[in-house]
Amino acid sequence: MARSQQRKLFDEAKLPPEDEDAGLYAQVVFNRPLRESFTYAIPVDMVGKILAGKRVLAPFGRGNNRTTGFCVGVSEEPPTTQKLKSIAAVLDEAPLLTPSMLRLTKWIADYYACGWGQVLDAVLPHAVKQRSGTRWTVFLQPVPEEKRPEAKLTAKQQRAFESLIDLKRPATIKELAQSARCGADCIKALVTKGWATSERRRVHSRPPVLAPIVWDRPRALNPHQKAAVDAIGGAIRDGIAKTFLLHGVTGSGKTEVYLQSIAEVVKLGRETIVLVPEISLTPQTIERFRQRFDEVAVLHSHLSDVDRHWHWQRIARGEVQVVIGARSALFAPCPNLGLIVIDEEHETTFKQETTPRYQARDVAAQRSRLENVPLILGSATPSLESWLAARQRRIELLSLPERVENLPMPRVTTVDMRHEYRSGARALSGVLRRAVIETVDAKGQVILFLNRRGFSTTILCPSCGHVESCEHCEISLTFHKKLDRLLCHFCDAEFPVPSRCSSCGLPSIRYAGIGTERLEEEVTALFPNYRCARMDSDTMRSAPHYDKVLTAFRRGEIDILLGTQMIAKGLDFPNVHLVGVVTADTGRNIPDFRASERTFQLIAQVAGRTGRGQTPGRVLVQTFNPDDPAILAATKHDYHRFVNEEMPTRKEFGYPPFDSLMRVIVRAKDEEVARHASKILAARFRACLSEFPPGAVRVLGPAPAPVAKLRDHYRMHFQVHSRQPALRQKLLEMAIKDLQLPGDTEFTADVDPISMM
DNA sequence: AGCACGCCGACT
DNA sequence: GTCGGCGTGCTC
Repeated sequence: MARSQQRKLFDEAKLPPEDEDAGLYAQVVFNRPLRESFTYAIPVDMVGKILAGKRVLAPFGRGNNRTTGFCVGVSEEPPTTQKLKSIAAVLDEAPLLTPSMLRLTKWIADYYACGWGQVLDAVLPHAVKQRSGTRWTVFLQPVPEEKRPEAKLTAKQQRAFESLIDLKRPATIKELAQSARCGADCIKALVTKGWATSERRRVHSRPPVLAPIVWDRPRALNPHQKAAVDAIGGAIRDGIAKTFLLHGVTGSGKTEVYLQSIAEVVKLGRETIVLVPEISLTPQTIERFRQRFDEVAVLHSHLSDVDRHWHWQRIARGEVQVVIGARSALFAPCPNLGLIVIDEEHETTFKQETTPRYQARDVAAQRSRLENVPLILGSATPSLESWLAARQRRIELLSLPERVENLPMPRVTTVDMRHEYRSGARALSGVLRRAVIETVDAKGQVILFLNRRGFSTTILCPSCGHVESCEHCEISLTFHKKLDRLLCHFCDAEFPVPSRCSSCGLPSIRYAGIGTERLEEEVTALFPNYRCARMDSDTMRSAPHYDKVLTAFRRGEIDILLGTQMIAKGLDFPNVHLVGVVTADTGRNIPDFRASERTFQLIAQVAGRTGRGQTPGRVLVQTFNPDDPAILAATKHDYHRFVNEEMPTRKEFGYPPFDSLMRVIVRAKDEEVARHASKILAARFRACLSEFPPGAVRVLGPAPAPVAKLRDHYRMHFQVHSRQPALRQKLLEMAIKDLQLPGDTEFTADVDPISMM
């Protein structure tokens, strides 16, 4: 530290601090997997400028490299530590995080066992950190009359000064020069002569332009909807952190309940965050909100950095009434939050699969508690977690048992493919083929759903049984015909199409398993006169193309829309009279305790895409397991039946929603090293178990992960079950304290995992 | 995580 | 001697 600065610090210390925030020490966290925060001295010239929620640059580590960190607090108490370094620079003019957001991110770091700095870094959009689309601009303000100096102004300068006064707000050099028809020097002279003060501010260079809107009025509610809006409205007005589970079959008008609840929030001058799964973030969904409220900000993944930053700033200033977006929109910087809505709350995309591995539903509940606002969880097929919470009265259940306008539920029939298969290995059964013809001939539209992209999903040798798999992962490769390549859907590696078996060398290779690419080929061959479009992540590389296909489908320019997940959720087309589920069995064989839940939800969601107009809809579900309880319950639209069958199994095996789960994954390039390290780690967890009541926490495993090799790393995993999440947390902390695993291994703890792969 | 330190083997 | 390979331990 320079001597002059030391002296300044000494002089300054005698003076009382000017305001409460003028602490001399800052707590800083970094984007590292560290549990601690670090205390730094604040240089005199930065006292008052360093505030909780701003980013700082600080020397960190043995090399004292300048590292970006987040100030999470300032204090006047000197720290007990001997080592103390000083902050090098402040990076933000204003805090990027409110005290409430700091508390929320701290909770996430503790609950999901990662660094606070990692959470803070993940929660702020890149565009905000980079301040995309903003520039430093100089603003001038006139000096008040009594303080103006002696120095005389020239005629031009006088004119410029008058226009500055007329503006009655800080003005830029450029606009003053324009209005006074003079050069920039003439304006700068106002400052040098002391007639105006200048100030540098960061401003957006170009605000995005929004398309005009057609307004819509609130719709009449049925008694169930009314009861829901009343209950939610009460909690909004009282400002209480209450969670509601809005359980309504597809087409029961959940969105109208959200909209009218949000209207209550808007009346109070507060903001609402609406979370929807990324694939439901369609122009259609967005329009419904924009048609009711003046200020809606939509946070898509396709937003440019400039637009994203601009929206973020507007939200932070409280200028936005409703924020709609996928998972990360939960961290929108709303200054006066009034309500959080999570639509399709059961969707697995609300769980982030990279650090911080948070579940948006649970983080939303935490934000709701911290800010005293209600939370609405909406779904036709609620997650078992939410359902149990409602049953135990931890959250309030609101049911919408009827479809609006009393539309009937679509008729769902299973097609037993065990019988169909004898007539040749085609994607579409005779029943489904006939149904497609009947529907299109009657001027109706068809959706065909298949949850696998590509042409063939298995490339195998009929003589030796070898299945072509990825070099880097233990995953079978998918043949993509248009690309003429084999693709790994886990690591995106590409391989040439083999002319002979890579194991035994025989040239007869079988392409088995049907993907959407092959389905499209079959459909166009079967129905050459029907107009067909495919929607999956291969054909929908760009957002405009996606909108184009959906618009064409809406206009009736497409008869058959086929695709993956993308077409399963949220779409609302009244003319869809038939939905075909090409196979309901994908995912049935994966080793995941939620497999049944996924199957049930998927069929129920896809079925909801039809029967939204006057004609009753029809759904055909092709399956090799027509007696599967989840499939049977879904065909009967019977959520309760599904729950009553699934809950006892979960309870018996100690799975969620009864036990809270943590999955620990150990990775290494060498298979033996991974196996060994996972054993050591699991043993450490078990060694700590004596500290807990017997049976309160259980450790299961280790075993190879279902995807045993991924991106050249062998993977082992084990599970920690507990009725009380706090105990599981404690165990993790104890087990990884002073942990030393072989250098070439890595491990991750996934709290409340959603994928067991 | 990221990075400096240090302790080994292979080289001018 | 010293360059650099990677394990290992710490970060206010």
